[in-house]
Amino acid sequence: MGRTPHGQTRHKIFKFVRQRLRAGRPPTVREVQQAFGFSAVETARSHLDALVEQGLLEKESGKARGYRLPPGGRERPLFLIPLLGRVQAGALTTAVEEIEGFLPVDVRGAEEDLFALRVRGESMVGVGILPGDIVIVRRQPTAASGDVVVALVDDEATVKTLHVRGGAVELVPASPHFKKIVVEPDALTLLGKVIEVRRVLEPTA
Amino acid sequence: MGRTPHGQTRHKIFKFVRQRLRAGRPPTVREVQQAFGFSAVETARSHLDALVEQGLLEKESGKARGYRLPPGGRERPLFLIPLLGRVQAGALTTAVEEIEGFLPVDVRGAEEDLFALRVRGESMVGVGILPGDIVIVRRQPTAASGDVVVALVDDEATVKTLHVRGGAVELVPASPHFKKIVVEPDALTLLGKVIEVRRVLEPTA
DNA sequence: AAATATACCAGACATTTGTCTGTTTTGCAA
DNA sequence: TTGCAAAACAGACAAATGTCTGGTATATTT
Repeated sequence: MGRTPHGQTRHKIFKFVRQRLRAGRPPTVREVQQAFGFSAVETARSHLDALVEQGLLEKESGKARGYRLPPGGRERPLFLIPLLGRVQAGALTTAVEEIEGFLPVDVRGAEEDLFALRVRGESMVGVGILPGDIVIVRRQPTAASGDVVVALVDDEATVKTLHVRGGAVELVPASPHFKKIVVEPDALTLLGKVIEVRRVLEPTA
Repeated sequence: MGRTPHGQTRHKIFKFVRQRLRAGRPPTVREVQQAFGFSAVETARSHLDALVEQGLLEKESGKARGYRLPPGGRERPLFLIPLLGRVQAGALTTAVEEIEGFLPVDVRGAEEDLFALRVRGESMVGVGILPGDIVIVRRQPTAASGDVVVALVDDEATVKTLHVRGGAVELVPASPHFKKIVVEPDALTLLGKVIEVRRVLEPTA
């Protein structure tokens, strides 16, 4: 077969392998061979080897599908957590609620402890949490004073700042149009702590 | 060795394999064997087979590292976009700027067109964009009136709302303590449009 | 308690996969 | 034009990997 100018095929191979790696489907050397129509496995292998020499790929020698992208923030574990449409009273289980979709979130703690909700009111605009924002919540039964939390009030999930005052617990809004809610600690149903807020200004295509 | 109750090990194996698959590192049967301390490869293989029967995994028979997650929304393409620490005047290229890290973002348009910046001032608190927030920006040389944009002003990146008035362009703050900036359209260096805002209330562990 | 189903073990073997050696051909620089 | 480097070919072999058969032990159900 004809020869390509120096480096051209290699660059194409890099893009092919990168795409496969990002898709979570590491290729074998023979799959690279076939993808590019080479007669010899060794052609593919030597290109891959050169990419390793160039530092564009790393490899686990002798292991099947052993090439990978170098660590550099381009390959990292992620959680996909559910965006819940509606939270019912009672124990939170993702099997029960209505799942609108999933959000990619950096790994932290246990995936099953994370969920997301849409903010529905204006009670927290004072701290930059607007209606329509998405809050990412970690399930926990308690939280610290000052934490932004999601709690159940009248069977409705609400986002507020938690204040612990003496024997009582307050769910404090960040807007003058809303009143704080005082709850007995053992009557409080705390769904979790807000760990991230996201606002999408332009929907995904 | 002792036996676990029915389904318990299998569930753990599913979680292990899923985590590996999401990390783009499909395991071999022997890697599953080792991870769980089985003496026999067949133990791992039969659990994996059962997971396939249950529809929790799929597999390419006879292929190394052939197990994969079923298509179904739990596996989705994502972009990892750079969080830039500082933007210099001149053409934006990620090779030049200081990259602080990467953010996972749902696929939209071309990955190279997306970047993230930290908000540094309080000029946009009126619309819920606080200092320390991260804005995700799509590079574009123009934007519509009303869009939240990132522009270069005095060689400094700034987040403002774009207003187009007659022959002039205004960068409008959302706080009474800041003045709007009027720019000639051809003197405006628009870096892009803000498409998402994120606030991390609790850092990743 | 007995029967059944499931978890786990052991070993062997076929196939896939990586890798090496040796060679030819073509692009590029001197 | 010549020499060198890189692209590509060919073949063989070792090791990794998947898979199958046969078996024991424990959890669960009847």
